[in-house]
Amino acid sequence: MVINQLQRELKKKQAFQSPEVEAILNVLRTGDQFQNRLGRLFREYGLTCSQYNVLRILRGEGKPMPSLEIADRMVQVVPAITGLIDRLEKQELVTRERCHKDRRVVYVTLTEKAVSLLKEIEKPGLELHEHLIGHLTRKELKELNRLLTKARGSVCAIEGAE
Amino acid sequence: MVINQLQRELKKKQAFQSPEVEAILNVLRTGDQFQNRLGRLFREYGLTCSQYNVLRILRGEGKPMPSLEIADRMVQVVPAITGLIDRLEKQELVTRERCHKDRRVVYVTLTEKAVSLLKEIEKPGLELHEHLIGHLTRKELKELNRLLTKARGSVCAIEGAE
DNA sequence: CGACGATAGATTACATGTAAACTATCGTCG
DNA sequence: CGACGATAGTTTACATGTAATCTATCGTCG
Repeated sequence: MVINQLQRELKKKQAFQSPEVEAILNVLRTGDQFQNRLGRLFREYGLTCSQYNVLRILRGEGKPMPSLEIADRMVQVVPAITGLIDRLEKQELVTRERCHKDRRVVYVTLTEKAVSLLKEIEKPGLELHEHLIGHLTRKELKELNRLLTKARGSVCAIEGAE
Repeated sequence: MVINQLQRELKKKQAFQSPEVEAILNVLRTGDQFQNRLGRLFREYGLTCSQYNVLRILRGEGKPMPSLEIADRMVQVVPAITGLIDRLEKQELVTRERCHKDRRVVYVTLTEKAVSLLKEIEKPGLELHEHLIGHLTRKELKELNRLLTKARGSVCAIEGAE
């Protein structure tokens, strides 16, 4: 059995317990490294990955959204969303407004400042994404997307949602 | 342009900015979901993902290791390792001992309790990994590993340069 | 109308990641 | 020996994730 790259990176002496374990560790490690690298870019603009994610979701929707609707579209679950939006509000990147019809709902809106910030990040962001994974061919990217989507199928089956 | 699965999951209305962005989001999302699911299993045994990771590294090495050597083999970086090991020590899963020769170094050792705990987790752990990704064929797993390793290449290239 | 379950968020408690600054040692070199 | 840079950990500060619990509203049904 040849020592592969992942084993080398983890300085692991034994083989992985199973090909499944290896693949999952590989996904986790790759995800973490991408996240770290992206996080470093966003930090230059005073944002964290999650904060950027919230702003991106709001821009994509193009209109105010309830907090939980935003949370729904992120990887993480509910409770963190309050604090996340608190900090974005403090940075004057979003505003909150309670819905008149249903006073339980809080609408979150992008500010002009956030729109410009997003525009500023767009180009370096695209470039970084390209730098990170652009050395894969179109065909490889497509296959990677297919395999990951298929892999995630099992989680969805458990969760029901997400 | 057909709406794909990832777009559906994120309830995204527009297409992704580029195939590269899509692939990276796909990696991040898949990694997070796996981590969440694994975290839930470990929590049943009183552990978090990172804590389990530390124990697994120690078991793999088979002998006491310096803190930073452990940190090196994990996804995350240095500072968190102290707190992580603090909590493992409090749970009596590891012990710390300062090296006599080089008093800067702290050796971390697995306890018997940790060894049994790991043994207890092994079977359900393997089953979960299999459940999560076992529906991919061997060939698909192999290709996924190849693509992820190739994708990660760019990150290493950046890191090394900086 | 008024109780009750469901829904939208907020709050709290704790473990984790990330960065930056600090402490204790070690090695080395003059 | 003694200063100095490098190394191993620790500490601190803050943003995140995760779970559990709480509060304010809503809708509905008797």
